[in-house]
Amino acid sequence: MPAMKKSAVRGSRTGRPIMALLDLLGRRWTLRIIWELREDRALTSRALRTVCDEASPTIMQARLSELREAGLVELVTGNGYRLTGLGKELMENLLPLHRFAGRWSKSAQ
Amino acid sequence: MPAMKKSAVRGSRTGRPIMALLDLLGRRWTLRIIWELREDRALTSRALRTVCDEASPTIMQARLSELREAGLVELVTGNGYRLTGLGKELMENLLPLHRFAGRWSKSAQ
DNA sequence: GCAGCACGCTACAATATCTGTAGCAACAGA
DNA sequence: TCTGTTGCTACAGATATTGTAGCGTGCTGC
Repeated sequence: MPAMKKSAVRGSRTGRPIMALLDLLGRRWTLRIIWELREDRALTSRALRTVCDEASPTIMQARLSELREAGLVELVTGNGYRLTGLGKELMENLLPLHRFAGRWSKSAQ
Repeated sequence: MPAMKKSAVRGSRTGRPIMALLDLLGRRWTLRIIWELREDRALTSRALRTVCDEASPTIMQARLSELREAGLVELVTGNGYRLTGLGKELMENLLPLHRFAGRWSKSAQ
C-alpha cells in the first residue's frame, strides 16, 4: 500500500484499506485539494493555497506531501501539482458529490 | 441549506455547497461515522466510538451533532444513530470508495 | 424500593493539529 | 542586479482532539 509508513495515515490501525483512505481524506484540506485539482488542472502550491481559502503554507505542504506519498498527487516541476492516474481515479469517485451537494443545500433544515 | 448556522461549516465562506460539504466531511471521524452507518445500520453513540478506534466521547458527540444539524444522521431513541434519507444518498456516493481503496492499497509505492 | 447497567451527553486538563506571519534558497526574466 | 515566483520551512499563538471522569435518565432484575 502506498504511504504506509508509520504515521502517514493516522488511526485506523486495522490495516483495512478503506479505513486508511477515509482517515487520509478526513484531514483538513485534503478533500478540497483533490477537488481543486479535478479535470486535469495543475496548480502551484501557492495557487492551491489561494483557492483553498488562503490555507496556511505549513498545512498545505503537509497535505501535499501526504498526498504525494499516497501516490495520489505529483509535482510537475514548472507546472505545479496535479493528480496522478490513481488520483484521477479517486476524483472520479468524488465527482458525484457535486450533484449531491446541490440537493443537500436545497433540502432546507 | 441545512446546518448553515455560523460555524457549523468551517472555512469555505464562498457559500458554494460543494465547499461546505467537503469541509464538513474533512473533519476527523466524519467520513468514518457515515461509513460505519452504511447499509441501514443503527449504532449507539458508544458502539460508534468502539468501531471508530475508541474515538473520544467529546469529539464523537460533536461530530454527531454536526451531522444531525446537517440532516445526514438522526437519533432514533432506543435504537441509536442512523443515516437519514439524505445521509443514505451521500453514502451511495461514498460506496465506490471501497473498491478504489482496494486498488489503491495494491498499487505499491 | 433499589441496585445494577447502558444510554446520550458534558467538563476539563493534556496533547496534537492548524493558523498566520515571516522568511529561506533556487530559478526566471528584464 | 533587481524583481518576482516557485517549493518549502520556522515558530509562536490559536484551535481541535484526546483521555478520563462523571452527570442525569431510563430500563431490568431483585
